[in-house]
This record gives sequence, structure tokens and C-alpha cells, in this order.
Amino acid sequence: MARLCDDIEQFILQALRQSGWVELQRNILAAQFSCAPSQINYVLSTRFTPAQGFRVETRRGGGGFVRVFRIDRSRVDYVQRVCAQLPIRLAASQAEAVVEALRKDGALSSAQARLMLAAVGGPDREESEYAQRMRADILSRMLMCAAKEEEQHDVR
Amino acid sequence: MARLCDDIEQFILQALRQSGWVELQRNILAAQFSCAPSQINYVLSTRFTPAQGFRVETRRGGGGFVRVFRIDRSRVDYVQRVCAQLPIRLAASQAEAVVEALRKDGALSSAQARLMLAAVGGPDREESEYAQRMRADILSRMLMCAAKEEEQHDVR
DNA sequence: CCCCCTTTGACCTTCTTTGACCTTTTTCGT
DNA sequence: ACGAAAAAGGTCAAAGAAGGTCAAAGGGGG
Repeated sequence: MARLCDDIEQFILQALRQSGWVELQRNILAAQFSCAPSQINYVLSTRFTPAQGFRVETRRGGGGFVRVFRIDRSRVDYVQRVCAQLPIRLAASQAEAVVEALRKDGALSSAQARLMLAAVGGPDREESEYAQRMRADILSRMLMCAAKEEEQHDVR
Repeated sequence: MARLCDDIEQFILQALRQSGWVELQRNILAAQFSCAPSQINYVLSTRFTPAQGFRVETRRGGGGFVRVFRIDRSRVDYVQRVCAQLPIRLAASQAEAVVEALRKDGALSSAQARLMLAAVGGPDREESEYAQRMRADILSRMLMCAAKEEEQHDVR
């Protein structure tokens, strides 16, 4: 039993596949799917949020519209800037905070974040300065790697 | 006397035999077996756990579903085995070789491999034993993370 | 007889769909 | 120009449609 909202989501996604952004007419789309116009808003607000990599712009009145944009999630320079400002030494909890913040901002995928946390996170332990320098260095290299990754395939 | 839960287990197993994953509707299935819907949850939670090689995904609300996936244990096990046999100390080039081998075997994605290489790869340098132990430890944790990741993904 | 695995049922949480009513913008007649 | 009507889209809450939880009752084998 495919849900209506999933169908509408697919329709919009399909349209987006061709050009980075689409322009819709809420009432017409609702009519096409034989549903309440507000259903379109529901789909937009649950599936096309900024957190999911989309931006929606609308205009009321005659000639109104709904435009859905795919936002550029490649935060290459953001990641690089964070990376450049990384302290030379990092405790595990500090590294975790950095990765978490980047993930929340959508600059890292959850999978990337998890892998990084496995490497540099964990509970704080007694460590030599050397170990903490090493951690900063490793995190830095992983972040650069992630940034490069985003540059190439436009991550969803 | 064949127990109800065994019947349901068999039913799902049979369905899985055909395609690696099945989509169920909890209430409908319960009706077919004339039992309480929560019985389905009981079967899922006792017979289709990750430890037993399955993953379950559900969604509530209209058009909700229960999907049961068979996990590709071989890749998970392979990664875990390699991980368990990792030496206690690792030079960068050795770490690289391990990661490369796993990637070539398809046990790691290229993206995973690249991130790992950023963390533990690179040119061999003069290092303390401590650094090499740390490298082995980090790689090990990343590999375990990757293995867990695979458990979470569809085998389609 | 007891313990552990099953089964059931009452109640909860989440997600979807619809409809009534509101706001903004444009168009059109005077 | 101005104000009313038309043309969009927005909001919100209620109803409906799944699935989730948990604890208590049932039953079988040791």
C-alpha cells in the first residue's frame, strides 16, 4: 500500500532529478493526486527540509508557486576551515564534539561521523601529549578526506 | 504441537527464501494467524534479531509496514575476522595493505577505505611502538564500526 | 511444582490525510 | 487610483491508520 505522501515525494524527487530545482503549483499538484492541498505542505515539511538538503520557496496570490531547490551540501570550505582551526592537541571528547557539530550541520554524513568517532572518539583517558597530537592529526586528515569526498560526488 | 510463534517464524522464513527481504503488515499477518498483533513483535524480537542474521525496519501510521531483511553475514564476519587477527602493532604501510585488501574484496566501500587510509595510512615514518599500537587500535575500531554499518544496510 | 517461553490485551506513540478557516498577492471594474 | 473579488498558498487541529510496549495470564517440560 504505497502511501500518497510517498508518491508525491517521488514525483518531486523525479522532477528534481532533471534540474536542481522545480516549480510546482500546490493546488494543481493536489488535484493530480486527488488529495487536499495541505497534503502537499505535509510532504514538503516532512521530506524536503533543509536538514534533508532541500530549500522551499513559495509565493501566494495569482501566479503563485512552490519552488523546491536542492541545496548545495558540499560544505567543502566549511570543513576545511574547521580543519585548519583544529587545535594541535585533542582529547577524545573534544574530537567527538568537533565531529558531532559537523554532522549536525550536515557537513558530514552520519556514516562518516561514525567512522571518525570510532577512530578518534571514545571516553577520555590518561594520555600523553603525543597521543593527543596524533589524534588531532588523524582527525584533520580524515576531515580533509571527507571534504574531498564531497567535492567529487555531490552528496545528496 | 507446533507453536504459533514457530508457524509465524516459518512463514516469514519462507517468504525470505525468495528474495532477501519481505514486507509485512503487522495487523494483517496477525489476522491471518488469528492472534494478537503483538505476537508478531514477539516473533520478530525473538527470532529475527541482528544476532540471528536479520534486520527489521518498520514504519507506523497509514501505509505502515514491517520489513525483514536478511543480513549479509559473510561480509560482516569477514571484516570482523580480519579485525580480530590484526597484529598489535601496525606500520602505516601495513595498515594500508589491510584496508586495500578489504576494499578489493568488496568488504569495504571505497569511501570507507579512503577515510580509513586518511586515518591510518600514509608513508611509513620513524615511529614509537606506542604510535604503532595506537594505529592498530584505531584501525580495529574503525573496522568494527564498518562491520556494524553493514549489518544496518540492505543486502539487495 | 517451578521456571521459562508464549500468548493476549489494554494502552501508547508515531505518521498520514483531510477539512475548515486564514493570509497574501494579483487582477479588474469604476 | 482604489477597493473588491479572485487566486494562490498557509495553518492547525482532528480523525484515521499503522506499529510499539509492557505486564499479566497460560502452558509445557524438567
